[in-house]
Parts: sequence; structure tokens; C-alpha cells
Amino acid sequence: MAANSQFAMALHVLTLLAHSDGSNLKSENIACSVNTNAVVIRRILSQLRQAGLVASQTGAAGGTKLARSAEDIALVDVYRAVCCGEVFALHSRSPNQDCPVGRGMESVLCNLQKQIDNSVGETLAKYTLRDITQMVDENQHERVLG
Amino acid sequence: MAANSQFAMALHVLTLLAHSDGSNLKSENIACSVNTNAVVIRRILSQLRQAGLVASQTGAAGGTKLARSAEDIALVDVYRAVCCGEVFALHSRSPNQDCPVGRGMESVLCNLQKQIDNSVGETLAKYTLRDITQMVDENQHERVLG
DNA sequence: TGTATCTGTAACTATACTTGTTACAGATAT
DNA sequence: ATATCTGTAACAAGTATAGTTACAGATACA
Repeated sequence: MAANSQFAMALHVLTLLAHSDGSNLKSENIACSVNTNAVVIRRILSQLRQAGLVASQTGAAGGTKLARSAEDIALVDVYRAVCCGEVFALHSRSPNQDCPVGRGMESVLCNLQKQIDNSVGETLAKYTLRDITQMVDENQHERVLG
Repeated sequence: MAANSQFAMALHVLTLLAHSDGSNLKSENIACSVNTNAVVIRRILSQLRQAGLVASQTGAAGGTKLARSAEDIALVDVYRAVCCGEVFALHSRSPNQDCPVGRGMESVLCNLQKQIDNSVGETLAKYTLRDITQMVDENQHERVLG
């Protein structure tokens, strides 16, 4: 239990929801496919709900379904929803401001961080949830590399 | 002390080395600018050394200097050297293989992971250590966004 | 040759983050 | 009413990163 796997789990969850078109899925059933606890799933669903990607219903016969069609959910939307964090972190302690290099590094690194985040976002914007479901269904996993 | 800031620190270290052209820098002095412990710096230098980016000398009057000129060190080289890890992690437990979606997710996610890593690498390949030192020197931090 | 100074690395601690788990209040279909 | 679901708080466990201390080994230099 180390690195953040929320994006991976979120994509898995959404793929399941896309498959059960229209009907509510229970967190318990989703958890079974993802191989984790139902509460972990509900936590992820909570973030996806706040991002407007899914809609949940409480009570008996409740559950969660997609709030938009799979074609209208880009992977970057999922990425932003669970906000996995940055590719690299800045210094945990600020650099020494008495040093010219230390003084200048932070803003340079911060800008670089933003630029990398943008390129990740652009890559993830190329694919929709529908692309993922198709790859999972057809086992045409190569498409994601082409 | 949370996210991996080794790439940020490595870039800071290399920028300092690029400034002291030719002469050895002591880990203690580098640590002062980065605002951390000398051993933390030596650990990062160890990785940069293995990647052939710096050269160290033990003993009195020892220290570390760049092994190549700053123009010949691309940021992607630094990124690979400290191997910060992936943008997102795969499931910590494998998905349920009895579920069609669970069975298909892993390879799809793995391919997506590789593609993202490639786009990060391409972005970082655009800049060299010289670009960083210039931005730090001239405070033309905007360049990294242009 | 002896000493001071530096690196390289092991070992340990502290901290923080992620996940897993239990528990329970609130909502809702039947 | 009751069974069944979600939402969320609270806590435990595992792990990664960074910080720190300690010390062996290398080397310049008096």
C-alpha cells in the first residue's frame, strides 16, 4: 500500500459502470471486481460524484451509475477528479533563500511541474471512457500505444 | 515528508554543479542550498553518478562535479536517473480475474501508464540543464511555459 | 607518515500517505 | 416496518520518503 492507485481504481469502476448501462451498481459488487473493500470504492465514487461523472442513489435498490455517456467522459476528467497529485514533488523544505540558486529554483520547478501536468492532461484528453471499455472488451490493448 | 521530491532536488543539485563550472562541490555545501542533510544529497548524487551525469572524488579536497556539459544533460536524463516512479500506480491487489472487466483492466492500465510516461519523457527531453541554469540566472521563469 | 577532510553507505527514527476495515447514521424501495 | 443500500467517520496496518547519526575508506597535504 504505497503509491496512489486511485486513478487506476477509478477507471476500473467507471468501466464497470459503463458496462452496466443505465442500471445502478452496488459498491459491494464493484469492490468484488476491483478486489478491495466496498468503502474504498465508495470513497472513489464520492470523488467521481463531486466531479459530476457519476450519480448515486441511497436506500434499498440504490447504487451508482454514470452521469454522462462513456463517450463524454475523457480520461483527463477522471484524472482531475481523483487528483492523483503531481508527477514529482517540490522540496519538502524550501531551498535556502540566501543562495542565488536556491532563491531561483522554486519558481522554475513549479513552472516545470505545471508544464508536465499539462502534457499528462493532453495525453489523457485523447481518450474517453468508451475507448477504455472497447479495449477491455476487444482486448485490443495495443491501441493505447498506437 | 511525503511525495517524492528527488527529481526536484536532483535538478537543484545539478544546477549548483553547473554554476561551479569544473570545480568540485562538497555535499555539505550543496545541502546548505537545498536546505537538507548532506547524506540526502549524497544519496541523490549516487543515483546521478550511476547515470553518468556527475563524477565524484573521495578524500580531502574531494567533491562532485558534472560529468558532461550542461548542454548535454537533458531533463529526461535526470528524470530517468532518479526514477521518481509512475504518474499513477496500478492496483495494489490484482483485480478479480473471474470478472471480464477485472481480467482486462490491468494490461490496459499498464499500457496507458507507459504512454503517459512517454509524454512526460518527451516534455522533459525538450529542456537541458543549461536551460534551467539560464532560467534561474535570468529569472526568465516564463520561458518554461512558453 | 600522520592528520584532517571528504565521500559512500548502513542503520535507525520520524512522519505522512494510502489502503483496509469496522461501525453506524440516514435514505429508500417494497 | 423492515431490509438494503449509501455516506462518512474513525482507527489500524503497511510502506515510502526524508532526516539523522555513525563510521569505514579514500585522498590531499603538511
